[in-house]
Amino acid sequence: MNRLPISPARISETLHRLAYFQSWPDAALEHLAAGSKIITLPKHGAMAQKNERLEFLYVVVSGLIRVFIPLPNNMERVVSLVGPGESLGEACLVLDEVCPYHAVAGKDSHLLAIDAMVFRRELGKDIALTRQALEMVSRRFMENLRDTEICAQRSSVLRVASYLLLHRPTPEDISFTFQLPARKQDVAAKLGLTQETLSRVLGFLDKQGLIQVNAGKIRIEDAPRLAQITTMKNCND
Amino acid sequence: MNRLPISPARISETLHRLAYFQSWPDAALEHLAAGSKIITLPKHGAMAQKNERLEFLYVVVSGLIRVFIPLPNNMERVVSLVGPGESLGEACLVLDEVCPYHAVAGKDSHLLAIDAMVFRRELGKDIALTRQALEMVSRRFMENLRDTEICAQRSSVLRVASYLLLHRPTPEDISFTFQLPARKQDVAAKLGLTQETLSRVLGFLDKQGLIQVNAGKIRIEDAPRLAQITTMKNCND
DNA sequence: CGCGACTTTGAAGTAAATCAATGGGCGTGG
DNA sequence: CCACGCCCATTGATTTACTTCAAAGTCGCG
Repeated sequence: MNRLPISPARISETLHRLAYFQSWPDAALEHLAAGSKIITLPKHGAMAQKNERLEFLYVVVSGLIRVFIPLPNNMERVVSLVGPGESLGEACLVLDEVCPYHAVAGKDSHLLAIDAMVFRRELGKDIALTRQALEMVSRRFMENLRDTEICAQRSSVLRVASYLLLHRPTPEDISFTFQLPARKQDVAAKLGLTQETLSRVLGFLDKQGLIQVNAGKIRIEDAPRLAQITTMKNCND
Repeated sequence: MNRLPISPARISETLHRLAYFQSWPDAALEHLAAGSKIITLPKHGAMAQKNERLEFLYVVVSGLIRVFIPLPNNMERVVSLVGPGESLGEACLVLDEVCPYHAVAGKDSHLLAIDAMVFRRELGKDIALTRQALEMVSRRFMENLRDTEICAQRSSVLRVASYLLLHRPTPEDISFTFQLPARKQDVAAKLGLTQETLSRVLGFLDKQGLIQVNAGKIRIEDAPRLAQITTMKNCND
């Protein structure tokens, strides 16, 4: 974990820029800045270890953090892929429990690390901040539930289709494009699949004319029809 | 949904008795009581529907609520089994999103239902309550993550072993007993398995002398050795 | 241009789902 | 008190979808 000697002014500036802190009073931001630092993480650099106590609340400034649970046969189950502006660790810090997952950089990343003590102190002082934390954790909880729903699908086609449809901007869009947030490998791990299976399913859906795959860019051609598949079994050949 | 005409005094009494409300100020409890009712739910009675807006925060007084996500081929993925003293719906109400799961009574149950509006209003007035809600949602989030970890295990034996070990009172106990919180069917659904598979795995672990199964009561004989299995592959025969 | 990281494709093996039938426990009612 | 029916759990035989292992193919980048 590389702690660069970044100027305090830079930290304060970053704090003010991030959407995460928009609703925080200036006084709180000053306190935060005092107990914060900017961390530079190279690709594959570790941010947090499972079962270790978290020292900081993290906000991703740039890059991508892969949050995952290690499995036997050294595979991993990706829990979330955290991008710029998103945060990490609230629930852990609030309960003062050990970290339930590993977190490593998926690409070169910059993180704002806010001292746990300072975070907790500011939280106790302002109901709006507690409220915001409550909303963040709630949101993460709901996302988790959606992921659970996806992974509970029995067939790989169903899982991928559900995942793709999760990114539909509005229920009215019949087609749309979106960018995979990480390597296919990691997306697969998020869906509880192997990369091979994901590749095959994507290929299958492509052949059906339901989607078009260009590297990490996927165009869903016919969302309603894709949603149909969600309710079918046996979608092979 | 059966709303019995229970006396307001009974409601107030219940509110004061539940651990959930111990840290709430009396004034807040009075407001809550005014906006609350006690709901009696027969076995299999529906408490909440997926994708419908939640009108209440629920606290289970007695009985058991099965929270689950419906799957194609009318199976279900149990998300949690909510018993007396536990609550349901905070995250949903905080974000004002539609309910992400179905909830039905696993046995005849009594619930305290607190009006969503009243709950939200009281939350805004008192930082301690917001803080408590934050802790509850955080706790649920962490539990979810543990469930995710269990379901991510590739083999059924690993999943069941992980689940059993989750109930170890302390890491020092080499053996302990615990009661399944629901029908094996529902426990299986919580582990992402069929009842048949759970039955087979339990039988297998029993034959290995690692556990003893008597209906819903399970005695783990040798937790460390069971934990060993967690790190192995291929545990059949 | 060539190397490394990532992805795709193929062939084979396996664990869990599925289907089907039996067995046990418990409450209800005769 | 026994008998019936219901619900839940178990057990067995079969199927199938996913993983696994292996190898070739892309892509981007120095």
